[in-house]
Amino acid sequence: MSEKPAKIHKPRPISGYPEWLPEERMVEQAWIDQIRAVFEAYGFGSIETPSVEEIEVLTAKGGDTDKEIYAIRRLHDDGGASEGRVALHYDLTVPLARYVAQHYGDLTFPFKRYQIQKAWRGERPQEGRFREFLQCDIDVIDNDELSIEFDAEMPAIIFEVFQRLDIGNVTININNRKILQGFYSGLGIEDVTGVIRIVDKMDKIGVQGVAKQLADEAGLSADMISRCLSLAEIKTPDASFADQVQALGVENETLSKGVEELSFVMNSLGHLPQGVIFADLSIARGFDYYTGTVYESKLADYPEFPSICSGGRYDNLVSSYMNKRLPGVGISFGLTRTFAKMLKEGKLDTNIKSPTQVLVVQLPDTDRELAASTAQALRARGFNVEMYHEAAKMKNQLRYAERKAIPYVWFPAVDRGQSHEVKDMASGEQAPTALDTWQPARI
RNA sequence: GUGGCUGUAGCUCAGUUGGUUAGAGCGCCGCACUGUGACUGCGGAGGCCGGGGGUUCAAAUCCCCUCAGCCACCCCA
Repeated sequence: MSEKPAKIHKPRPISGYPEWLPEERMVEQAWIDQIRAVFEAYGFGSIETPSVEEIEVLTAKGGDTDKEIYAIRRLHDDGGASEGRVALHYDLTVPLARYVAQHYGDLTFPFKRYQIQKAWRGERPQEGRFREFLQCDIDVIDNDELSIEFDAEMPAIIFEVFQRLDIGNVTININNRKILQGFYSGLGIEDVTGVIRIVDKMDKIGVQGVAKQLADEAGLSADMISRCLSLAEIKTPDASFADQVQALGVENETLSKGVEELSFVMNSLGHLPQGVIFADLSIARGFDYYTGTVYESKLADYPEFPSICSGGRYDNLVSSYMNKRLPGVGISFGLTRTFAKMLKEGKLDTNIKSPTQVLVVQLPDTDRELAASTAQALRARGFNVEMYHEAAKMKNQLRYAERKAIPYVWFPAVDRGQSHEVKDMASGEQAPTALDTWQPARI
């Protein structure tokens, strides 16, 4: 009777493009709600930019991110000028820069915005690395000068997010690119970014490995290496790093400026709990366009796991799109990366399989209107309610509720004068109740 | 993009020195049970053995290619 389809295309997971079960997605949405609430509590407003940008916009900053950008074209490319003109955005900072340049006249500065959207990168996926992932960004942009206050506010906001998400202990490490820039310049090192890249691997390949690469790849002298490592090993929970930098005896104007800025940030964060915030002069993560403060956050329980939240200050990002100086500072929480890790480690409660709080059953030999009107009355009281879709065996209706972890099952009153009954699925207890007064113990 | 490892039911995996019609557990559907779930019993559906080619009387098994996934590098949320 039923013919077999000619060909079955077996679905396979596409590496790097995660998707969640309903019970997992419910937790993810709760995360998004929490994050949004924190961002708005600090006065950040939401914007959403298109998934695509012009390729020229995405690559205006240069760098070698080009090869990880996904270009968009139609399957049947007609070769017209409009084809291949746009690509999926790689992060949310570049779209923000373009957005500010485009809407400059309509924005009030300092412009504070948050953006919770997907980003796409053509990397080889592995644990903690996806090709499509959700980022939660906050940035502040101002005209000409941007107050250092904002550099200090970012970690405080992010810490609040971490607390609300209940993802275990987290450390937020802070550095300032000016310290690295100034220190290395003061030592007479020319390839500053090259050295930064190597030193940044400290936690991965260790002191020995960094020393070796500095000698082999950057061609530094033993004395230079020793001083670079001394700087990189500085890590303090407060502003005391400054004295340690001083003791290394390198004089440089940029270095002094960096120390001053980082000191301000550290002193401003003194109210946060011990063991969360560190001035860590080895970290330099993130994009090349960072010019001052840089942030990196790690899950304390999983030191091997990559940074879950990083960002920094950039002095001239918008300059690629308009002839103005608009410095900014921002930070980006990698929601997908963090969420996937928590899921894998079994740290998330994914028992609830649907938003339904009450299942109204259909009793045999009764009008379905009875169940429908009962469900509607409960919805009017604000509960999430579904009516079972047929007058099936009670066993099946209850089993459905059990499998979806619906906490309550409602038995409508069949006749006038008879009472409604509600069953608590966890305890198995069933008791008479009334439509307009019922109060669940849980929910 | 470079290198290494792995592909058998929806999932986790067996499958002998190549040898009839490829198995198990879990999950799914049905029944025992036409007003009450989790346990139990019985029954059922579900496989181009990732794909293509080669060797052989014979391939899930051996060889080649390819695709996909995982891990490391690179880079980064």
